[in-house]
Amino acid sequence: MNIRLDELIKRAVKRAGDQKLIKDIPVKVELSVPKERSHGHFSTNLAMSLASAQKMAPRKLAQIIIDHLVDEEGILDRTEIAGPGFINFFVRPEYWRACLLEIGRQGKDYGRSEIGLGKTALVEFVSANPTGPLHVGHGRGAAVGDSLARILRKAGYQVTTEYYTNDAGNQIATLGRSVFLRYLNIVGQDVDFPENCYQGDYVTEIAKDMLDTFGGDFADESPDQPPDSFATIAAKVILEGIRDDLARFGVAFDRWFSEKSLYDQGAVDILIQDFKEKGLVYQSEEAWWFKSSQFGDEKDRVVVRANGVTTYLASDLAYHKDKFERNFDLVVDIWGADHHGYVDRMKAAVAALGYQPDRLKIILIYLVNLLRDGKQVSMSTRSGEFVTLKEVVDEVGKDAARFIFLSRRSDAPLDFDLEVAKKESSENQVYYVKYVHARIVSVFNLAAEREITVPKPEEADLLQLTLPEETDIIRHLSLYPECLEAAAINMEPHRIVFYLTELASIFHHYYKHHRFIDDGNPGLTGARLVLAGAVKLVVKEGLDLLGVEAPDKM
RNA sequence: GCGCCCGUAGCUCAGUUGGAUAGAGCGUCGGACUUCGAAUCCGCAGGCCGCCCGUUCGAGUCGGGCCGGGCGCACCA
Repeated sequence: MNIRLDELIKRAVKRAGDQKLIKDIPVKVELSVPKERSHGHFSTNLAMSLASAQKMAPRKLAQIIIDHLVDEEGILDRTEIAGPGFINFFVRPEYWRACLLEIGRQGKDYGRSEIGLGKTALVEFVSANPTGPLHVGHGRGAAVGDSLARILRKAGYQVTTEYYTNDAGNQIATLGRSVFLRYLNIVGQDVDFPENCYQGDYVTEIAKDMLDTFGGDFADESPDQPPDSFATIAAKVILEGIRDDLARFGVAFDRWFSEKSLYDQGAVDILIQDFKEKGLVYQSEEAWWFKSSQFGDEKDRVVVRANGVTTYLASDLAYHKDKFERNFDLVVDIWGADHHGYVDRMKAAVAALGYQPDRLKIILIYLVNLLRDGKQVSMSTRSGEFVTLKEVVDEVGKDAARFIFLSRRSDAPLDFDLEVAKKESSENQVYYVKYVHARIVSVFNLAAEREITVPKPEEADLLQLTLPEETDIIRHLSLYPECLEAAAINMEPHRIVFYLTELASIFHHYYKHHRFIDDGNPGLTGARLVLAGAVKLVVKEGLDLLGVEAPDKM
């Protein structure tokens, strides 16, 4: 929404260039919001950043730019050169009015951008093995992935979300064995339960289900030969549980992509054959190695083991080949940070497949430190002692969980205190933001009781909004589109969390000091209700991008 | 040992891609409800931005080197 101001500046630079006062080179105008009111509503460091290229003193350059500003729309009140060469802009009330009109005009589309217009994106996330329920760490990945998908959609991309199920390979076999051994235990066989099997209680639960289904049909089988059906059924049951947990968390996938299907359709074999023909793999010590080091990886990687069995990488290569063949302009993988050693080899794979590695964006999600009252909750997957996503969501609610998961950059560990997450106080920022929405709805309700209708923005006398607290709000609202763009480009949902928290802070401050409804002044009341409506819209839409509800009442 | 990530207020974290006097929340302390919701607001205190060099008009931000923490380094996934 600063577009007009930044266009104004660009045109001034162009004009000065035309007159040979400065070199005619394209510029990117960065507008910032000064911390100090005396530094104007907006500010740019353009003259300083251009100074060296233009071989001119920043302040002199700033003066030239100012001299060539043509403010046809009458937006500018005044400009000044400050400090080492900042240009500060003071805008007129008409500018703020235009901002509110724009928000009113665009409604829910306010903030939508065109950076992804005409492009498709695939966001793959969670993709936890169906060998046990999702834990909190998966929750963070789910929140980030889901929010990112929403953000990219807002940025114009046509987005598909996908969950890759590792329903083939060792871990599933181990799952089948784990369930089978528990089953044998229940039916009376005295068998050991090895450490490398899945220890969680859910395994025993599934074993009981198996008993219900099959009775004692397998009671006399050898523990070394788990029937295939144990693995398949167990994986299916667990996957259904995962799906339910995600649904409760507000996350739904467009597609569930099965690793097994890649094998069943021969995609893995075809890929390996293809790589053999292209000389991208070679045989050494009876195994087949992918020449990933030729594409930036630190060493080559095995795709077919000496025993003839393919590795996980082999199917992942086939999977990514499939992704790119589906012609996505942008392919986003969201992984747990413990897989970060895998990034180079996946990039190498994309390059080997003949695609630009840049089209694959890998986001690493660092671990979640679960706390209760500031003390760490011990977790260990192996021992089966872990807090599941479901338990967290049941305890603190979907919205608090999502908001907290998104409140920090992904590439750093996150502290998640269950007790804090439950508190409905300012310690817990999610309610601080939600409260804005509830408060505004409450104001609208009161207005309705008094038979005051919220005017359309173009029918309100918005020039009455002259308080600094009011222009602070509008200015922050005007920055929303930039925030969304930055969140989309950098793929950082946490930016929206901070944006909304800041908006909430500005709003609550205003709310405390001024009243929306002034019975003696319908014009001002109308203008303020329009302002409130704009805040309400942005809060609701912003929270929606996080997957958090904006309540009418709390 | 090598690679990736992170070191900013007592705690948890932002920092608009290199700009003005480094910000917010929590916590501590002190204030504000007869007016649209006090789940809120106002104020005080709190800093060698891990350390040292370098790059330039200018560095929390970029480069190099240390120190500290996390995570990886499989013919597991």
